[in-house]
Amino acid sequence: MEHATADNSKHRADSKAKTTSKPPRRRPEARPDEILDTALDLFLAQGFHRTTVEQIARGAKLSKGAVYLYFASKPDILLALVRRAVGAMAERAASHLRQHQGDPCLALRELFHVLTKLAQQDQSFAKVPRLIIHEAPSSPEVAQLYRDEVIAKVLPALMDLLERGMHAGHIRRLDVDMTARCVIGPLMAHLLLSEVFDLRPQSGELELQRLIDTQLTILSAGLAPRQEGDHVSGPH
Amino acid sequence: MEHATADNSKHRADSKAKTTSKPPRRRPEARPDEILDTALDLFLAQGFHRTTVEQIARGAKLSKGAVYLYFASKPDILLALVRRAVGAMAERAASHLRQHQGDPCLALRELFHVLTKLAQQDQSFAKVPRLIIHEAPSSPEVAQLYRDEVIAKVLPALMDLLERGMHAGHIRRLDVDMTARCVIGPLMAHLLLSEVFDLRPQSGELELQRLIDTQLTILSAGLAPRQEGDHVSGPH
DNA sequence: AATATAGTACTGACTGTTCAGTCAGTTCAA
DNA sequence: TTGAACTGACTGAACAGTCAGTACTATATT
Repeated sequence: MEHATADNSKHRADSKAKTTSKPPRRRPEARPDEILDTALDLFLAQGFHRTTVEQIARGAKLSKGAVYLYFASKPDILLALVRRAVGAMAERAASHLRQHQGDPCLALRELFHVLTKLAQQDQSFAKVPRLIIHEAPSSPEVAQLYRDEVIAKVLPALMDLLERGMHAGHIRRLDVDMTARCVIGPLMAHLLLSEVFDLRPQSGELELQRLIDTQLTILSAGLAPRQEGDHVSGPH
Repeated sequence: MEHATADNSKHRADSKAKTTSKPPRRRPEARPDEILDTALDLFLAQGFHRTTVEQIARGAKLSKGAVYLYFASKPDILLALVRRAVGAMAERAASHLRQHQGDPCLALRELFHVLTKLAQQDQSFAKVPRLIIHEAPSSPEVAQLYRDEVIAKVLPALMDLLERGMHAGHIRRLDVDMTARCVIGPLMAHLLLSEVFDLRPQSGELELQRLIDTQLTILSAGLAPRQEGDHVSGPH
């Protein structure tokens, strides 16, 4: 967010800065990010539809017209926002899953661990999933972007991991597609319940950590190769 | 959707229907449901924001003004829609969970079974969760309504079921709050992935059935009281 | 050093459109 | 002849997107 800036105002800059207390010129290259940062907060607070371009402009200390120098339309801002946050992250998660050898549960534990760390450190990193879950359902473009940039990369990697785990006998044979959905389901549901329906678990702190622990406990045992008389379910 | 109707057109009704082939008068009592049915389909096809009251009126063979004889505002239509579909159903599911004795996994299996049956039979029953997942995230009122009418009834019942199951030794002791989220998570995620992100599992048919089978298999083993060397996870 | 020229960054009043909601008036059965 | 059901043209407000014009800086010219 903070670029290292080459001061291109030459020798005149400091002389003037001393005499008049003129504030240093704002750097135009930073404008797009400033607009996006403001928009992210507004979209989260009020939703995309209830946020006007005028508000975004004011938040970024600009006039409405200036916003259109950097973005073609209001939906374009939303898309740029998702694009900025999403690309590299998904690639990293997918390759992490893909490279892992051995018990899939361990790979999942590591991945979850990294993600929660990131969410705690970087404020704006945690905001993006919230934005997506709020806007994707009513905005096909956002949904498609997120699907193509994130889910289409991570989900196959996860399924591949599970498939290999089944093949190597680390976990029991099950419908891979559905197992993947069972693995990520609780995280999604947690997000949905917390964000959309404002239903947080009773004891406040460490929600995410506790969810992940519980889920991993269930999965470790639930996915373990069958040992004795576990009643398994055929269709019907 | 079809009300049993007391025919209040008295004795003249049939005589007229015989002589003139005048189409039977449309019953005004049916108007609200007709409007809601039309609105449901339009909201699902285009989303709430992109649907105009004019379109709803036309679909229900009415003028725009007439819609406002039955509903106070456009958001009011959305709320009435959710309210109509949601009330009784949640109550039934919750009491089913509450009354069950014995292994919670069996209760879940029965519940899932009933729900899939219903979803297959009644078209409009299946539409409502889709509507809610699309509109709740951008409409606080819908989210609140759904939370109060459905989640606030079902989730505690589920947690209670799990609590009793843990107490009786049918399932292992875990964080009840989070276990509940792990139980319903896969269903929610499935809905989100299918509906919002348009990601359906590769082999088309019986998705829901296969998801539920997989999830129940994982849960049966995953929630079973620990038997031997299952590596359990403490925090960190 | 003073003045012209070019060009970028930005402003904010304005336009056009969309649409929720209204209401004076119409239709028609009873 | 009453009144419930309904019509559809209209109003007002909100807002995305535009554009003629301003401000300010950097470089070129005299």
